[in-house]
Amino acid sequence: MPSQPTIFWFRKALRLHDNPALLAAIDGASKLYPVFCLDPWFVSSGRVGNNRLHFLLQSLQDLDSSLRALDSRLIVLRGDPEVELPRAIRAWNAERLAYEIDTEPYAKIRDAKINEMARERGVQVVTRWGHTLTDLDALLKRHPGGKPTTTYSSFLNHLDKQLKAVPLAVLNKPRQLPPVVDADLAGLGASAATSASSSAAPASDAADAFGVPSAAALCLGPATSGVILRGGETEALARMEACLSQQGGAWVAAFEKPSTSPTEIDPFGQHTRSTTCLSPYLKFGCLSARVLHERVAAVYAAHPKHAKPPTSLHGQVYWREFYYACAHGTPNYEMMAANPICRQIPWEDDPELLAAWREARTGYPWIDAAMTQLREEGWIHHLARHAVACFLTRGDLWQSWEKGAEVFEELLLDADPAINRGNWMWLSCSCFFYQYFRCYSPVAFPKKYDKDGAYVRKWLPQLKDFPAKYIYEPWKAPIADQKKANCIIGQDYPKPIVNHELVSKANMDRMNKAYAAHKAAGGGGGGDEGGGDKGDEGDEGDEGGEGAGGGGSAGAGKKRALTQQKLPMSKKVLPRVEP
DNA sequence: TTAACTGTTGGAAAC
DNA sequence: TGTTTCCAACAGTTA
Repeated sequence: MPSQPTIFWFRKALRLHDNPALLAAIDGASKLYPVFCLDPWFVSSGRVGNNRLHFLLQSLQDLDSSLRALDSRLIVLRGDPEVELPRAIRAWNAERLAYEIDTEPYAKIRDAKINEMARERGVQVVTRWGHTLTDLDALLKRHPGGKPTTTYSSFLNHLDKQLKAVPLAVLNKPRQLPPVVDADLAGLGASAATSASSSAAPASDAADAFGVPSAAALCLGPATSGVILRGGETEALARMEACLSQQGGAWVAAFEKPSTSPTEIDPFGQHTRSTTCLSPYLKFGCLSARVLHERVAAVYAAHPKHAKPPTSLHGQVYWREFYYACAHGTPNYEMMAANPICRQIPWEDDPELLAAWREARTGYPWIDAAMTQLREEGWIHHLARHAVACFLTRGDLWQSWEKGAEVFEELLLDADPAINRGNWMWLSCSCFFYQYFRCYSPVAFPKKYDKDGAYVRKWLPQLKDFPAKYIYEPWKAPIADQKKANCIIGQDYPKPIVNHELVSKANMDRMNKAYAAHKAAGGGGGGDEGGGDKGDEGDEGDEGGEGAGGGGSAGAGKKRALTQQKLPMSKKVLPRVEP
């Protein structure tokens, strides 16, 4: 193979281990330029919250260090890839561009444009799969009609066949890379650096113009104090090892997702960990999902009585693959309208209710505590995600799952559209799961895990002295108890914005009607009638401000609660619409 | 074609 | 403290 100047474009896969695209780039490269584009679409759009941007910068720092240990370095280009990559190609006379395939909707459009740009310049584009266990195109070809399935068990059959045909093969990290020298950077000139998205960036010397910027240089606010997950491949591998070695592997072997606790006080701790907390590392590709799968398989081999999918740790990796395949093969997956797998449900659009949910002032301590942890730490347990998602959508507030998904995508460290949107559809009974009569209670559910409310007391300190009896429904506490706890409901903590017992029943009626309408319309595709005529074009692997409830919202909340309560209650009085 | 089966993680009551 | 049963009844897959 001829030796060619090659650009390797890091996007996800912020790692050296098990990186097929990187190894393909190195193979046959006379020079190798490892670049990362700080794309303003992500960085200065408000789409990505502070905590995740900090996590990204930490991951880039770690990657840069690892590359420097191999005589290379990371070259950070600040700007739109469609501008920066052609500039770099010209400056370096690059003949090849290599990157890992990314199936997110934005990435697909971006990469199609980049591929076209490269074609026009005669630059060879080299791509590899690596973010998922499998080549998703090949996996989808094994599905009947090439269409994604929406059931996990059926998906596992297809995945099993694909893995038998193409067994997982984890790759070693490169031993050496062609060096990057200062002259290479000089060739890029100052133009790229001055196109930095942040005009307020402090002056930096020439050597640093392509370095990983500090948070200050990007005008990022500080990470919220509670954030203790540090980004990067090094940390990812250390955390994975810590999980694997816990109890000599017995912990991994016995792991069953539904029995982990959403009210863990120290979820990131070494010995109290209820889940792996590896999801942010998988999201950015600091950790290879295939390596995680292989290492867990080795533990299973030594523990014959290990857990099985869907609840096992392997099961979690397969859920990730499931959502990725579904997202990759479904048009408009990330939205309701024109999404063929998504039930069309007439959600209401009430900014007040959405804001109360987002800002942790629903008056339900379990919900508000979880939303506070989400904002503070950028992570909440999978079951806490279920609870707040159900509450926002079909359970209580009847707001669109898309609105909730946007909030998660801003705040979660592990925000991943395929998984996040899939789980939102699941919880809102829009796809994958349809038993809408099973509804999370914001009172009963947390009691199963945390009878005394330690989790609520941590995240909502104004409730810390409340009696355990009322910790999940403080409005029921006698005023004497409220005074004793120094927390008057309606002043120091909001009254509930809705009556769960009433609205959840009313909402089941609404779901019943929406499902009946779906059936009457022919059952199959969503989006055939409603809304968007425009249309083409998409989170858990847990393993994916205002903080607590200010006052002043009680009045509006009460008014809202009354209007909600006027909805028809009993499905018995509502005739079912049969086809 | 129809019917049975299955579905990662509900709640409340009964034991 | 933990397991079983009912509640009222969904859709996608499979036999």
